[in-house]
Parts: sequence; structure tokens; C-alpha cells
Amino acid sequence: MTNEEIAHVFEAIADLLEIKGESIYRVISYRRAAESIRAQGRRLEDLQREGRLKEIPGVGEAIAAKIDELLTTGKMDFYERLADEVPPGLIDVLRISGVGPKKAARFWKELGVTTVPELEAAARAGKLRELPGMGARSETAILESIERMARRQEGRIGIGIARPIAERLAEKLRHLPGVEVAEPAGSVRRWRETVGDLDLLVAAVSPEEVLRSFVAFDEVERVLGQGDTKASVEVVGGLRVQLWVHPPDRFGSALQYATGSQAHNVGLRERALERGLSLSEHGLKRSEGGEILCAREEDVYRALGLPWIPPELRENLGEIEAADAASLPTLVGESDLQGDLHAHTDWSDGRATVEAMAEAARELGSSYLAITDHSPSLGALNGLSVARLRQQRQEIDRVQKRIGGSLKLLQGAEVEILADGHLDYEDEVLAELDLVIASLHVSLRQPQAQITERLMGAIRNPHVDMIGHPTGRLLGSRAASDVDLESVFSAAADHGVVLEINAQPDRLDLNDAYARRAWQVGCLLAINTDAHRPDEFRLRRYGVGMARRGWLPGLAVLNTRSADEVVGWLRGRG
DNA sequence: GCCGTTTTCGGCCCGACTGTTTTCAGTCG
Repeated sequence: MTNEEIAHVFEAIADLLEIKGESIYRVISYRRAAESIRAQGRRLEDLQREGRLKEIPGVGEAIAAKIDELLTTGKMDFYERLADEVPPGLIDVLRISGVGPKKAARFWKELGVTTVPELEAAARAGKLRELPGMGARSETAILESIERMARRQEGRIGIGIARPIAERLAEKLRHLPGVEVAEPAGSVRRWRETVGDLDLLVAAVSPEEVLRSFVAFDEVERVLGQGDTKASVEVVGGLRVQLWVHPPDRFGSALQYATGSQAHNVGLRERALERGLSLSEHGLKRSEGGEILCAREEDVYRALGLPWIPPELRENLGEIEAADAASLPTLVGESDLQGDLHAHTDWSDGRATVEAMAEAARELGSSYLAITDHSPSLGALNGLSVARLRQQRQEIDRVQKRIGGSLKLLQGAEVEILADGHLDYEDEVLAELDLVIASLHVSLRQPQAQITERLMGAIRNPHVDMIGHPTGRLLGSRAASDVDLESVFSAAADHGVVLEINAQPDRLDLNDAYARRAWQVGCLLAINTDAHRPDEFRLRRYGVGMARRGWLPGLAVLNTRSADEVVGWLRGRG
């Protein structure tokens, strides 16, 4: 059972308990545990074996016992009894915007509604408006919300799509009269791998004007709500966008608030209370009266006795404590990257020549680039035979001469780890290469022991320098392979093999939690674009986002080193 | 249900918006 699956069960428990009318704090406890489980870079079954489940923040006696039962028996008595009591179909009813636990419970108890289709039928029959506190408008709103939900397939969209939309909208907002600052906030600013909606923040003196212009943007398909200081709209594709407008002298607290995460904000507010302060998006209030205005985010953190915390860390996963202890890491930044160690050309499945890729890398300021095309077993991807691999070396040398010394070209390969664990080139061929990445593209659903051993075998091969996209997941379409990453990390650390953070937005593999864990146990990482076209080198920022979310300093990332250092490092490995 | 320089019990974040209301509950972020 994966951490994700276990977290999902606890979220379902939280929803059902909330509908049942249980103490909200008990509900919050289950939600917090679920979030915390998701953020673990380790499998719960490993932690269970070591008796360390209770070390997970938000997991105490009761929840640890429930995880234990789930892992041991595959079931949980408490959850099953709860599901008998409260129909689980109501969890989907909660997803309808405008419906929370109170209304869901009322629909269930007073109308016998247990699923979304049943709720839709009841609404069409005009039964909802008969309930106290409900009217015809609520009924219509619920029907519209159900329709929207049906139209929109995916709940969350990838950062690779969301981030550019957010940046474009922010740019449009900046051009409106009276707008001093416009910034994306929310999970997009924290570089989460997927986002549920976009949050945008504007500093302006007259909010009405900005909000009026915003809801009239071409992209806006419908206005979901609009008040004096904020508006919520749906843009093309069903993506929800919220805009907050705040006065410039309160922009810092507003940006801090809108950036979240919710868990981080709760942590800060608790800290504020300890200091006789009350924190909101408007600033800080002193309990004895008086207010602290925060024009900049730094002002908020300073008032709480903390250094500014980078948005990528704001998940309440130890960053507040680390800030308090002045031990926040100096995170790797995009400008720290000096080269890219994973890219394809038209020799295999890339779309551009070696030369075009080299030029593009150089334009982006890289001082080295490893060309790493596929190996022959990947026929569909035009993998290189040994003969073609050697020809490619000539071509790389030719391009190197032509472009001169400002960009060092390396010849590598992304070598397939075959289903039986063998590598796709013989050792003598691997020895000719400057850099060897070993990756899995086939037989990704092998049982854990088998697929883990494939990776371990590759790591033990002295010619292998790096493991590419270690889990093989594709966001939204393919789950991670069942790899025992803890063993892989430990072997990689022992053999000095680098683990990739693949920056393709649908991969982001390793993810934040695993990257953090890998660095913690002594692995070196690399942020690679796996570019197949010249413009894809720009995707590196998504890899950097993941690395920063994984608390990585520049030191943890091989390609923050200079060309000479990387070449020296590779030679040193033989 | 968790947690602890207010510690083993009693706390547990804050405000806007909406729709239904004559003062507020529910939802949302």
C-alpha cells in the first residue's frame, strides 16, 4: 500500500467524520496526518518496520495504530464501520462548490441523498429549496456547480500549464491603471507539482476598478463571485482564478496569506498568538490594541521573530522551526545551474540537431551540456546502435570545434536498464562515454523486488554515473513504479551515483519529498531538463522548483558546479 | 485526535463572500 493510498483513506475518514458532525479538531487531525504522510520521503511500511510511525508529525497513538492495521491487514475496521454509518458517496457531494459538511448532512438526513446524481435529481425536483436556510438561488448554484464539475475532468492541473497562465495574467494585471504590483501566489508560487486553482495578488489603491477590469479579461469565461476586495472567475478550460486586491501598505501580509500553504499559515498564526499578536491577510494586530502594517512579506516574518521563508518551503514541514533556529537552507536557484546533463537530439527521439541544442543551451547561459540519446533497445525512440553512437561522437567533436570553448559538450547516453536488469550497452562501450545515465522505460510494472534490483544492478555498475527519472511516474497518467527507493538511495549514496530530478513538468521525478530524503541520506542530485527540443531547456525552472521544495542547497546539485569541476568529477569516477 | 518554555488536560487561525437572513450560518481559501 502506497503512502498516497493511505493518505487518501485518512482524507476520506476526515470527510466522513465532518459530515457526521464530529469535532472539527478531530477532523483536522486526520487531514493533517494525511498531508504529513504525503510529504514523507519514505514508505510508511519501512517506518512501520522500524517502529517510527509516531515520528511523523500529526501522527499519534491512534492514527499510528490505524496505519499499522492498514499496512498489516489491508483494511481498517474503524474506516469500514464509519463507511457503514455515513455513505461514502457523500464525499463526492462535498466536492461540489458551495456544499460543505453541514449541507451534505442535511441533504442526506432530510432528503435521503447519498450521491451526486441523487443530489442533482433532488435539485431538479426543486426539493433543496424547501430546506431551511436554502432557497431557489442555492439550488441553481448547486446545479451549475455539478455541471461545471462534470465538464472539468481533472481536479488539478500541472505546474507546467498553470505557471505560464498565472504569469500571463499577472502581466496583464500589471498593465492596468493603478496597479502597483501583481504577483501569482498560492501553490503556483510555492511551485507545487499540481495546482487546484490560481491565486493572484494585486497591490492597488482602488480595488473596484481593478476587479472590474479583471472580470472583463478575454480569458474569463464566467464570474463565480465578486466582492469589494476579491473576485473569483473561471477561465478557458475550467481553471479557477482568484484575485485579491489589497492596499500597497498591506501587500506583504496579503501576499504571505495568499501564498499559503494553509498549514504554514496556521503555524504562523499560532506563533503570532504566542506573541500576543493576531495575524491575518491585513497585517498583525496587537492584543493590547494597535496594528503592524506589512508592506513586504519580510515584515510579517520579522514581526514574528523569523527570517523570511522561501515560498517553496511553506508547507509546515519544519520550515518554521528551522527559521526559528536560523537553520534554513540556502536553496538552490535557477541561476546556480551551470549546465544540463540530460538532453536528446535528432540522433534518437529529439527534434533538433546536436548543434541546435548546443546553441540553445549556450544562449541560456549554460557552460556545459551532455548529449544523452537513447540506447538501441528503444527502437521506437530511434535508440543508437554502437556504430551510430561512435559516429555521433565525431559529430559532437565537430560541433564542439565550431562553437568554441564557451560551452563544453559531453557525450553521454541514456542507457536503458533492460527488463532482465542488463544494461543496453556493453561495459566497453559505456567506458567510451563521458557520462552514463541509466533509466527505466520498459517493464515498469514489475514487482518491487525485481524492479528495485534492476536499479541496484545499474547503480553497482562502475560506469553508471546517474539514474534518470528514478520512479518513472508521469503526472496524471502513470503511477510511479513500485521501487524501494530507500534501498536505491542508500546504494546510490554508497556508490556515488547521482539521482536525477527530471524537470519535465509531467515527470518532476524525483519529487520534492524524495529529493529531500535522498539528500538527507547522502545522495548527490542533478537537475536535468531531458530536453528534446531547444526550447525545453527553459523547463529547468520546474526542476529547480522541485529541488527547492525538497530543501536542497546548491551543494546538493551536481550541475551547480562548473564545467571543469563536473568533468573532473566524472573522470574521478572513471 | 494531536500536542506540550501556558505539558498529560484543554486548547487547537482568520476574515470575506454568499444567500438567506433582520443578525447569521455555512463555505471557502
